[in-house]
Amino acid sequence: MPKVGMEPIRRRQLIEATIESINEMGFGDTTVKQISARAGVSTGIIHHYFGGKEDLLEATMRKLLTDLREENVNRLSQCTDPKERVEAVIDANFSDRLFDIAPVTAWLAFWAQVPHSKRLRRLQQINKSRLHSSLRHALRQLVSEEDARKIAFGIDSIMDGLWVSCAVNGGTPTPAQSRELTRDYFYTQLDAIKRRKERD
Amino acid sequence: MPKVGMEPIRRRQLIEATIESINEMGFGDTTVKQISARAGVSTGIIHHYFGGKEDLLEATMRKLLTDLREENVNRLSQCTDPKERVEAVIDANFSDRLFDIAPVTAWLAFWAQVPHSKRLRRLQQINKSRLHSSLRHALRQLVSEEDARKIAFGIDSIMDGLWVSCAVNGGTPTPAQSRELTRDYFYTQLDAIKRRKERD
Amino acid sequence: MPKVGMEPIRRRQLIEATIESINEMGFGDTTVKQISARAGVSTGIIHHYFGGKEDLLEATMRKLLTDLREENVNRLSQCTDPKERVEAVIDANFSDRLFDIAPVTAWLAFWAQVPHSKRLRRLQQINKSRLHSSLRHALRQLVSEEDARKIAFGIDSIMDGLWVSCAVNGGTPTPAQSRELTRDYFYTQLDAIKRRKERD
Amino acid sequence: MPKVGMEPIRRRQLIEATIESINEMGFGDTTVKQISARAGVSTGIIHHYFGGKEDLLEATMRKLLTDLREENVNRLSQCTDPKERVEAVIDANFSDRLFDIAPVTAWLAFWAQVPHSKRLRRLQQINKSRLHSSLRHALRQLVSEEDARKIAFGIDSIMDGLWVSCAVNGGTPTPAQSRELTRDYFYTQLDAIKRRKERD
DNA sequence: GATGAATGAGGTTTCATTCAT
DNA sequence: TATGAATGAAACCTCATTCAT
Repeated sequence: MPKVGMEPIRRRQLIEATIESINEMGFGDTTVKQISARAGVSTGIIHHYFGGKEDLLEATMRKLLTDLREENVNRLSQCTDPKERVEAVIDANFSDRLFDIAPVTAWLAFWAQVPHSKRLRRLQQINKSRLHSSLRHALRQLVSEEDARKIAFGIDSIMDGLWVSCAVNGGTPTPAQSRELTRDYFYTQLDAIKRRKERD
Repeated sequence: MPKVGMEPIRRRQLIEATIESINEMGFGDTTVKQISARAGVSTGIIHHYFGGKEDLLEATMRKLLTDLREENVNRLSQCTDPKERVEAVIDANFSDRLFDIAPVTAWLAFWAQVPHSKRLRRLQQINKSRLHSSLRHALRQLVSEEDARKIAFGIDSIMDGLWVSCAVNGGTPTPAQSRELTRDYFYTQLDAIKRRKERD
Repeated sequence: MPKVGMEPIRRRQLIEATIESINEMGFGDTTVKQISARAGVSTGIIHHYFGGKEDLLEATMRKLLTDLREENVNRLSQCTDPKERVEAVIDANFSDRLFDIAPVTAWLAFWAQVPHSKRLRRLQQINKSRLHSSLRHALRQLVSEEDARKIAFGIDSIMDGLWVSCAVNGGTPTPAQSRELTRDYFYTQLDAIKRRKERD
Repeated sequence: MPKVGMEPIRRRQLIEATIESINEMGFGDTTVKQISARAGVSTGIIHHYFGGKEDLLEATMRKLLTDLREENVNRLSQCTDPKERVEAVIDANFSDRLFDIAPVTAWLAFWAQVPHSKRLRRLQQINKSRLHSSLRHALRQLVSEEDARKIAFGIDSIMDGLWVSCAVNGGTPTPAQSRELTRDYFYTQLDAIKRRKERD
């Protein structure tokens, strides 16, 4: 039943179906048939709207990335205090919407493709550099450039590790636990630096 | 030319070829043909020695796991001091041999399969619980049960995150940087706990 | 914006686009999408005006045939002398308009389909019998029935061969060279028959 | 049932099946399935032995070309007289084995692809230049360079035209009629040139 | 023990055609 | 009249697996 203005709707449907499929079936068993059946459309439509499977996968990763970016931007726009801003980034990465088994499992699948796909690598790099930049910018108001870089990298690593854990252990740890562990890292580091400075 | 006693040789060859292929081609493009060509044998040999592709993949993940286990056991056997033992675990996970782009990329690929393969999930869980057990055991001699659990989880998460980074960023950070960041986390946490205790 | 009286315009557009596409893309890559894009209309329009792809292809071959027919009729209407009439047929088949790479390539494509399409075969046969009839009729005034048939067949064969050459060699030989070779065949044959008759 | 040394057998089988399929089904309906069914093998085998459909098609055209070449070489090796050599070429092109509806229909199909395939074009050009060279070489011993070129081109064109006719008209004319018409062209031209020379 | 020819299911993609708008 | 979204059959191709040698 052909209609007009279906493009954005269909694209969203298909991307959602792709995330679901990667989560439930795995990246390797995510076929065009799987995706289209899940979206309730024919296989041909994927090529109509995306050109091919690879383009759909790229669009899917882009969607995950955009969601993450939005979550960060929204939360950052509501605070100016540096500590609050670092917390905002942490909260964004472990928001209930994003830190859910389906998107996180999809993330892990894409990470595993990154070493073998130029396009996915580019997306991943853009994401990484944005995240680091947000963190370093806020941290720079609290500590030295060098320390800011180190803490940003630490926060980032711990968050990546928790995402892996979420996917691999089927939803463990919870968003709250994850936020807590990361925040703890952040404040412990801050404290340690402060004390070190006092000693000098 | 048929030979006797080829089994362990062939199995090792094929597992090595599988890791190479996953690293260079990606998990999805790692076919039986790829692997056998790389090992310089026919495709049929894989079924002869492993029963099928899935069994070879499982054996390959088991190999990665065994290597990691060996590295840990070797280093742990040389020290008794709790702090040294925690450092030993960290050093094992970032040893130059294991924290290399090829095995780490293969690891990431397996992680991405874990949610969809019972057999791989079992291996992963065994590995995780061993690692946690080693860390908690050592930490328990330094801090409370609760803190030990937290720090063990923190160290594990940060290590996972660094492995992801290594695979995704093509070898960044270096083993030394990774060890440093993890050790720093460990000692900062220890310090924070000590000071908290003093305050009480 | 719907218009009235568009039928003949659209039909001509689509037929032209089909010839262009066959010439540039080949028969196999001449898809409904190709054709409609070239004509600047939607794909649906083809079924609206032609019923289907096959009907469009038949109409296209019919167009090529009609052009050839017109060229012949026009030139034949301007002469009554038998030799001139044979030359008129030759000139028609190698007129600059028809003996051009685009229509000739399309012709060759249709020839290749003729053995497998009843409808195209019918068109081809009509064309052939008209051509033979024109030639034999004129030749009959110059030579015996048997010789007329032979020369007509010879002229026809040589013309077909030159059309193949034009398509296959990308426009070689030129119309002038082709006319020359065919005329030469005609007059040489005529001469030979005359001398043979004189000898008897 | 795997065997050794099957390659040449399978390749021949598949090429034969391709020619049959083009003849019976047409180029467009000659699918991998068609061909493999006709050869009594699975579809996969085509990719095993030829890499892909296109390579099989190229190999098929090459086969047609090789057969033609062989026929020419065999006949030419048995005569030295220039006239006999020209006749040998004509006889080769209209031998009962080659001037048969199946290979000729396949030839026509390939001709139609030549304008759109670099690889087929190359094969076609090699074939053409060999044929011309054979003819011109023999003719050069009978007439001037210029006349040799013209007659060679004429013989070639008339032969091409007769091949088209054979495919398009389902086997008409017969090999004998075709040889006769071409030989007649040859000797009539020779005669005409001789008389022209005498007149001067 | 080892090979690689052979299979056939299943993957992605293309395409003529239909139809609501 | 005209569009282009949507379908689904069928095309080419890949690949794990089997098995005669």
